[in-house]
Amino acid sequence: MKVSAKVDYAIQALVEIAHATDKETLISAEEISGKHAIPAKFLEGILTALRKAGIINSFRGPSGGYELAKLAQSITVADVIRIIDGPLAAVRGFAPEEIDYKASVKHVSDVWIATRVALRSVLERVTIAQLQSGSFDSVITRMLTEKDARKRRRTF
Amino acid sequence: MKVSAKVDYAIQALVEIAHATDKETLISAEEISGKHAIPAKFLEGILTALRKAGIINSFRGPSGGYELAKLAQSITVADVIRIIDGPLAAVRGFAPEEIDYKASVKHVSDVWIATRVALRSVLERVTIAQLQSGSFDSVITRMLTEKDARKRRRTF
DNA sequence: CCTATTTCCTACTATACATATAGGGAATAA
DNA sequence: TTATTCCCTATATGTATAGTAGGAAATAGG
Repeated sequence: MKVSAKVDYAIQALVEIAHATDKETLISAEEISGKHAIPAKFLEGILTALRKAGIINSFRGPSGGYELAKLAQSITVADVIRIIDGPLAAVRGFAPEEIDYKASVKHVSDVWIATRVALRSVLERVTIAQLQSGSFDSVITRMLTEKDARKRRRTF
Repeated sequence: MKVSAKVDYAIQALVEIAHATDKETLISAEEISGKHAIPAKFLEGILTALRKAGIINSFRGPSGGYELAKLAQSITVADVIRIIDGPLAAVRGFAPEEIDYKASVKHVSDVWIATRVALRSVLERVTIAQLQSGSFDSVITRMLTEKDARKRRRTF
């Protein structure tokens, strides 16, 4: 269950683009790349994917750059993951309900279904606008203030 | 955010071993492998990891095989994932709180923290015993009966 | 028109990880 | 003694991840 570098970079880039769009300016890939230590050419590829998906606009030439194509509050983290990495949750490359378990282990699918529900409940709820401001809704806030939310578990 | 074949196989194997242990018998790797279409030698490696972690016992020779080393209700899906694949949630290979985001995107870490909380809330709660019986607690049951729990979203 | 800037496009590489497979050694029950 | 079963090391193969390289196309400003 890991978040790829690509997705993490895409989210950071979008938050940065959102800031620029608020100021009614464009921001270049190079500026984002330099500011957040993201490999320049790697970032280019990510931004191309986001543009093709229609969530940012791009303009070439001097004073060119990127802007959001939609409102920051209408872009969720789940949208970005699906654009960049595909489905939120996959088991052996399949959707949870596509796997046919034998009778004796048939309930195993339920834990993967529940996992997907849990992921959606966070990732479809958090928007780029919330990541800009840091003001999340009550569901997320409650999660973040849970006792060990910011502590690692032992690795076994 | 994907569940590896290894983890899925490990969970199935454990549920099957739990059934055998209930009947006070051992079950061989070959029997599990055959019944659930898991590559035999691949499964062996998985079972070795589970044994080294102390959640199953093994016995060699004819009538040898595996049994649970702990109660099925004390083994969680999170335990198995951590044994087989490492940490539940990693961002670019790091724990969420290990990444230092620049000021303008500092809240990004919160969405990964919340994601980890969400994953824990399912994976540390579901046990092998529950996967055997299919009787989950109210939290999981509620998730499984949510409107679109078993439906895929469009892939964007 | 010229130039510098910036996105756009195609291709390539390097490494790690996931998913296995092969072959035989060690223990053990009958 | 033999068949069975786990145990251990090594190898293979494909895919995904993360990144690089080079240049073409658009465009703003002088």
